[in-house]
Amino acid sequence: MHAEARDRPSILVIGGPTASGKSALAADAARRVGGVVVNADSMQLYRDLPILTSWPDEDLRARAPHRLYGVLDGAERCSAGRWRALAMAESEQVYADGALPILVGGTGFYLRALLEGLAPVPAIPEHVRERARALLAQDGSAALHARLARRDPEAARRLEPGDSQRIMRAYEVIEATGRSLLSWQEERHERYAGRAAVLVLEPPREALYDACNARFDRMMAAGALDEAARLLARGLDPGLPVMKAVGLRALLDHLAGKSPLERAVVLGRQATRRYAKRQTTWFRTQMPGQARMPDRYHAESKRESLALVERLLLTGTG
RNA sequence: GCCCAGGUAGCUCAGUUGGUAGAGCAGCGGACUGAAAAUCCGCGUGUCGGUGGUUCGAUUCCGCCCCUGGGCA
Repeated sequence: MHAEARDRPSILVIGGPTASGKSALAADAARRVGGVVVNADSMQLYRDLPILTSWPDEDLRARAPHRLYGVLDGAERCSAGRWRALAMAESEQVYADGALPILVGGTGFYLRALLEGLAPVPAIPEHVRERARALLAQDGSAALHARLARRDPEAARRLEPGDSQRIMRAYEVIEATGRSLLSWQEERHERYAGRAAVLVLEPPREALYDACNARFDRMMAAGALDEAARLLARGLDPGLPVMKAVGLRALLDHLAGKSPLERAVVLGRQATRRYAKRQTTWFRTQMPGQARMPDRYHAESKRESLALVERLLLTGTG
């Protein structure tokens, strides 16, 4: 039985932890089915750290067109909402051109925002965000939590006093809109309108960690330290998202003379492993019910993974 | 060979005036609604080097042995 074309997925989403081989799978799948790879990674959006944020290499880029890599300057701040808008626009254009948008990246939060939508909170004015940041810097997270508790007790109750980032968000929302973030979240989210095929890579832990270590070593060999030094020279606000790239802290500390290079490498590998663990948990618990590939994408699993992708595209399910 | 100081969690160490032990780091698990490569939360059984002895009871006191530093020869 043939599925009608209109029932087939209009996008393919590929998620999974760092070093799971997502980028290679996306490029190969794109070449096979006539797709365009669209970045869904919060760090690969910035142009400052192509090595340290592991952009697809030339070989991968030669296999299919790639979009949304390095489109923002490190001085900018992206957000799930902003990425969603960018990714939707790209996907629509790709689809209109008769190709399949393949969204790939490790930022599960972005992927979920695209698929499930976000609460329709209006954009928060910059001066409100500025003030929240200043309050946090000045008084600390617990104090901001206490302040939030006065304005929005219910939201505060759900947050740990140390959870600075979420506390700030809740505070900004109540300040700017006069309404609790919780109340906004009850509103209807704008879900992805079309049909999406979703595949999550779930490699076994040991193989994943080996790949993480190898990945960081590869970055070092490719000149990650120089790249970090160039970013440092820009003198950007250390609170900017790009300054939080995995492994960057270790390299900057080394450049500042705080630790020997070997130590920086150990810490960089460790940061990569911890990140991969967080992602694994996220994809398992926050994006349930999707097709799973219990392996990295590599030479031995290539055939099986691509077959899985084709099945997904035909039927919409794994 | 002799003297001294140590051997306690994966690592660095604390501690128990005798009642079978706890910090930091590492590691592990989890949360996640616009900074998400972010931000948080939780988790500590380990022959207290081995073996005899004293004791109701020894990781703690005593003897011997082993190991690691340092010193003297």
